[in-house]
Amino acid sequence: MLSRRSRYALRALIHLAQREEDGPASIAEIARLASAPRKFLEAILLDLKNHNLLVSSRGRSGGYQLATAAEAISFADVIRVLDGPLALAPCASKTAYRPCEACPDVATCPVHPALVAAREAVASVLEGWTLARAAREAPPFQIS
Amino acid sequence: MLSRRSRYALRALIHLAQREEDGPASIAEIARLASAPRKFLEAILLDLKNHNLLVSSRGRSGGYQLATAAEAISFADVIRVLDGPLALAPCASKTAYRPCEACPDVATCPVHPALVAAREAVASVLEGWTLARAAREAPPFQIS
DNA sequence: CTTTTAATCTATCGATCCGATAGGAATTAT
DNA sequence: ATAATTCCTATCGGATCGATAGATTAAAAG
Repeated sequence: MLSRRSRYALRALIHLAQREEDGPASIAEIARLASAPRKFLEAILLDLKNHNLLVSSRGRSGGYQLATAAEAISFADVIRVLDGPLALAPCASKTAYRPCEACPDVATCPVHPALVAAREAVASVLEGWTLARAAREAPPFQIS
Repeated sequence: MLSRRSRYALRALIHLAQREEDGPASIAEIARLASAPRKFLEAILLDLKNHNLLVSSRGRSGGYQLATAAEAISFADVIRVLDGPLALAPCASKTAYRPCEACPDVATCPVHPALVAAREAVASVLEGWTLARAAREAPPFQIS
């Protein structure tokens, strides 16, 4: 399951993608649009900034913007920052491979091949799904 | 990420699949083969039994056996019992659909379509991956 | 240079889940 | 009866999660 952090983040970033080139948006504004708790989203956005998905400017008329084109940011990028690897186990992760704790031997583990296949399946979807696409396909204004 | 419960369970079930028709195997034996903590695995196997993936017999020479043919039990079945739905969000689950908490409207949620696609991708792998297949492809004896 | 608006940082909180263990009760073959 | 086994309940420490509070720093506007 995706954490609430990731879901808030995705909603927030999609809104930012929809208003690309309109200048920075404040946390308060983003929180309203993404229907996320202000203070909680604050921490999430900061995290995304520290992982170079967002850029910020401080002070009056400051706020957050996408760090790169919305075409270049995938759902996988976002989820990896907030929830870690997509894989079902460390031994099946491409971006954060580790042998599983308490696994006698990865090479002969009868579970491993299935986990690798599952990872590839989900990664092929989420790495190809960009913020731009989601922004394009979503109704431009969420009344909420 | 998969819980340790699920990983232990899969390993255990695969071992049971490899010795189908050899009569019940005791928890102690299964724990040894799956390199899982005895008492912990006990609870897991019980859970699998209560969800009709295993059958048990008590008393001397009792133990656990697969409830059905190993061909008929998929990784998805096991994971759903122990870790819940495969989907990344309740709103994307086929077996346990719920609208996400705090989601204003599923119908217009810009995240939802990606989650559905991801669920389908991972389900198509794990629902097709049976214990029998894993047992067949794995080395028959794990020396551990 | 003061005020206002914003991001940033740190700390904390309760709830829940996770991995694991302990101990006894029930059941069955010998 | 006894030994071997599943079954049941309770508990534990630790981690994670969602969320909030409050103080600090930066920048723009007046």
